[in-house]
Amino acid sequence: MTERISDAEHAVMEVLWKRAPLTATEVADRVADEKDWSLQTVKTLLSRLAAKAVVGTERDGRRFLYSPLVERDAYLTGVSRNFVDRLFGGKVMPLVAHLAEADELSAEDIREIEALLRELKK
Amino acid sequence: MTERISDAEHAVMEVLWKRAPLTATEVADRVADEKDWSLQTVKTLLSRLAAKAVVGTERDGRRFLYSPLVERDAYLTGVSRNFVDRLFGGKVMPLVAHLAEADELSAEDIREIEALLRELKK
DNA sequence: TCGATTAAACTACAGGTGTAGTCACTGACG
DNA sequence: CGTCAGTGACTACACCTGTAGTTTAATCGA
Repeated sequence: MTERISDAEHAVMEVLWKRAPLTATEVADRVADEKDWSLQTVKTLLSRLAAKAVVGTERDGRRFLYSPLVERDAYLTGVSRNFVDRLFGGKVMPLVAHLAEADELSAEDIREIEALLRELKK
Repeated sequence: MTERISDAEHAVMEVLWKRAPLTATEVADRVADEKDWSLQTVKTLLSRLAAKAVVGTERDGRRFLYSPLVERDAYLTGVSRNFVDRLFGGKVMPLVAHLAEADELSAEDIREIEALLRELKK
């Protein structure tokens, strides 16, 4: 029962997944590359994530250090699963077929995926 | 700029994509297989979809007949694109890799996808 | 020691979402 | 003709989200 992470929260998580622990200010600085948010906004998002126990806090003097409690991999698996379930009846093939048909797959993409699948069969 | 369709709205759309036009009551009946919603809830969702011009209405005496104005395919392409962009940096390979690693792909799935890719290269 | 800085905590607020309830109208039925 | 069942319109309402502003408490530098 993974807690729901909103889009804005996700941007914060990406930062923490890259490097942790970080203070709120550090997170805000790094998030600033992507999003034009105020420090307060980032702090609010961190609090919400902490409330949901998606990030953990550790006191460091008068500040907090934030770290992810959920692994990126586990999170991605959860949302991917959910996505494929809801939109493609749980089957990955229709998703790939769909992207292919919509010309969203380059020849390069196709080669990469084939190589990956060959690996998997070993 | 496809209008945003929420989860609940999506369930209604699936019904209409399967068969249309339908009256609100017919939609509610079919949705009931999946979701335990009251007729009013379904009507609200239909109204919201109509307000967003995602479904069209056609008067039929004192009722409306609802039909999708957005094609399922176009919608799926949009959300898939968005999903892959946000979570996998726009590359499909990492998504497939991820599902594979998480053991979400059966040998059968892999065979199917390979066959599909072979087709695509022709 | 005292003011300036900085951090977290608390508060705000509009728009979207899930999930209905209620109202008013209209056509059908007895 | 009066009543009722079905229909769309309008209203409700709590919770989530995006995006902060304000308050308070601690700390650091002069």
